[in-house]
Amino acid sequence: MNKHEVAHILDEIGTLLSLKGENPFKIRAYQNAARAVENLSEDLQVVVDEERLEEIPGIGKKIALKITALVNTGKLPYFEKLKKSIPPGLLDLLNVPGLGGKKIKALYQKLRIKTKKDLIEACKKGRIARLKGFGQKTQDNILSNIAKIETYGKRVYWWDAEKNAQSILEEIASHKDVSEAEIAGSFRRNLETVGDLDILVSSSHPEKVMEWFVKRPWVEKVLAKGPTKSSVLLKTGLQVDLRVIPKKQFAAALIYFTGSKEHNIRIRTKANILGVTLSEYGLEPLTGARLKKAAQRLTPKVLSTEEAIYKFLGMKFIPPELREDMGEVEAALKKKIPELVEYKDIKGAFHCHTTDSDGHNTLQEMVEAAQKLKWQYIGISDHSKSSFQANGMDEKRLFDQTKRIKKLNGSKKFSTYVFAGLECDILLNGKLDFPDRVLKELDFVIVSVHRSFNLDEKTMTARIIKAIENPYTTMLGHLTGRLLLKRDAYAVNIPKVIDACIANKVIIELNASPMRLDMDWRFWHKASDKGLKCSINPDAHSVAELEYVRAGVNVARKGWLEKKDIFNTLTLAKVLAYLKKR
DNA sequence: GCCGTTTTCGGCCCGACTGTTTTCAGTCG
Repeated sequence: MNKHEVAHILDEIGTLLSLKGENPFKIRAYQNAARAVENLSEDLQVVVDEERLEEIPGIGKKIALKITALVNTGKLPYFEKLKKSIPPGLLDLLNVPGLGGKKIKALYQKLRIKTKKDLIEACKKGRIARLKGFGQKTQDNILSNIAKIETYGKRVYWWDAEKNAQSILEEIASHKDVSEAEIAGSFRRNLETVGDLDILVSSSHPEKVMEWFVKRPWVEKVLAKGPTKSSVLLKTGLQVDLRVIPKKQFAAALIYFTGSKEHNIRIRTKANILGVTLSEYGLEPLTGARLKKAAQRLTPKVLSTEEAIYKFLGMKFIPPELREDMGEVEAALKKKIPELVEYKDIKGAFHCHTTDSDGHNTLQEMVEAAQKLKWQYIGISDHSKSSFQANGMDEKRLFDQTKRIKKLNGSKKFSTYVFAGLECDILLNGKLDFPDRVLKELDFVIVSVHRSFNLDEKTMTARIIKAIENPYTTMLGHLTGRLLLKRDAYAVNIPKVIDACIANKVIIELNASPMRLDMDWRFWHKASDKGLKCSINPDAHSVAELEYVRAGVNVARKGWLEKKDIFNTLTLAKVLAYLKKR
């Protein structure tokens, strides 16, 4: 059993325990362990074999035993027994806002409610309102919340949210009663998808700002309106929450609402050790305990900026995109926060399509657009013949394109240099779509899986590694094939693929298409430490999509990557030299 | 169930909001 499956089961154990009304800390222990496993950058099997599970923070003796059983036998009697004791429909009830483990347990025990359908019926008959601990309002809310999650409650791509975000923020920031405005939440953390936009402003006239906000023309529906917090729904379906905060608490609130929740928990724990407590309102001495030294240093200045708050806690400033409790707090305490890559570091990009396969713009148009972006180079890589669906090129069309590219470079028409490449299909058996004698004529070769997604993990991993071992492979394209919000990653052992790429000097692409962002940011930190190089590739099918590189940079930052880790921050001369040696 | 600058027991982030009940439990972010 692989780590995703193990993490999923641990998480489900936590959920099932919550439906039993178990100790909340025990529930959290399972959820923490699930996260720890999911975020593991090594092969779980290896960690199990070497009996190193308990070295992972959040995994103790008991959970280590359970993980070992799952990895080695694929079974866990404890889990099976737990699952049998709870009707499957109850899990779904947790998705209803307002219902948690305790309430669901009560509904099941007193009214035998097992599914959402049972619940709706009971509400309509007024049976919920009569239950102790529930009431008329709870019953009404359950019904309206069920309707709400079915209509909205979807996540959107970060890229799409951004289209709304920047203009809304600018409009709010320009209001005369607003002194500071920032977007917080998962959007600020550059998460690949976001559920809503959290906007924070500081103002001395909160009511005025709120009145004005809910009447903006882009507001479709006002979900809630209060003196300091309002929620609205945009015409695009995106929910926007606006919070008005007093100026002196703005920085603490910004940290709090930026999250992540796990990051907040971690820094609050650190604050407690110093004898203070951190909340969205700032830092206060811990009550009850003897006033510690650190608490005596608390002054208004400590709260003036995020930097100052982190500094008080003994940490370097943590960029928002790193705030996921994936080692950033420890790094900040050691003052070892990386200098994250920026868009201005990008010198060019690979993996661009043209009308020669399934792109919407011609070779000339793509190069012209790259020149406008001041890129020193662009790598053209259209599809190979097996990708019929994408109008993949046969040998003849490929050579024709290569010839045209050489001619274009020779003409000096554009200041942007063009590399002639290919996005070559990885066939079912791991061989590439063209023989070596064809591939060796190209400047670079990206290898990608475009079909036969349903292999088991072992077969898929071996297939991809075989393609990586081809001497003409330069880069591995969209490693897992995932389409965010649409299609899951296929089964593949990512740590093994990473190791194979390092061993064969193959670069892994960070596919910057906002729908892919693959390989996932969670793997990059450890992989780059081991020596893996990343290329931020737009996978552009039109001139407009060259902009996707920005989305890739955002996620590369989230993966702790620095300029030195990114292939396409190299100058043209260095890239030429690298590809020559290939 | 995990963990240890309060170290093998007794904590575990913190506060707002809601709805119920009349002092608080449950849920949420």
